[in-house]
Amino acid sequence: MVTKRSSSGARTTAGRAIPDPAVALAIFRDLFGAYGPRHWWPAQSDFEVLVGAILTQNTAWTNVERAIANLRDASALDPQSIATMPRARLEVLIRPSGYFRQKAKRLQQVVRAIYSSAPDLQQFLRGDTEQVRQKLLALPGIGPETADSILLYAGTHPTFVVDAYTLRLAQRFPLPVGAAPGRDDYHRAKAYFEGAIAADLQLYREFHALIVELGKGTCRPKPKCERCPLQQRCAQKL
DNA sequence: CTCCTGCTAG
DNA sequence: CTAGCGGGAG
Repeated sequence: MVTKRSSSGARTTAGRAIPDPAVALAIFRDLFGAYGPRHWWPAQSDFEVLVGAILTQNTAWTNVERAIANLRDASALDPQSIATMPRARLEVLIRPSGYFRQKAKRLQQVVRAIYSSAPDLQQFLRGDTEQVRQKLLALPGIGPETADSILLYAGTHPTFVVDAYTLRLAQRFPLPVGAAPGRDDYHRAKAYFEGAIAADLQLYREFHALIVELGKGTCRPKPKCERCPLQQRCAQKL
């Protein structure tokens, strides 16, 4: 049996090459040990996950919370209200989440499309993961990350979510997902993690949440390596 | 000033 | 490929 050695594979002190997939698992263990279970996604319903997934695009979560609180306070955090309320009113309610004109329009389009083709969100999300993913990607304003977030947290599809934090982590480590930022980085990173870690709903949910925790406070654009739980393993080590 | 759990139109 | 979207926090 031949052991393949990757150029980016880490090594033990004995000099044996660690297969790249093992790195992903080690990252998970270290993050889980440091941060514990995150219990993501913070939402009270699958519909709230859907709304949050759209509102949080390139937006800090604290701002999304304000927008969702506004919707809840207005008793408008439901498909019927979102779909039928005047566009201008929705814009006012979700304004704190930014991009409010785009997001108000897309939110209504998405909710109308989903609930006109299915009786509820769970029905819409039922079926083969890849096929449901394509249905989501066909909706306006829903790209790869948003689609995967909805599949994983609103649905029960064990699909790996890649976000800006994941790509930053992958580049700093480095993981074999493509050196420079590029167009299909998303799919390469997704394929790497899904190949490294057997599909498991709770594990995938936790992993993404842990990466977000790392990315928000520690693995930032200007990294704070001194407080990073992965610093022994990472190539960055500033 | 930069950054935030992106996506789309041009 | 880039520009545009946008308010809130540090």
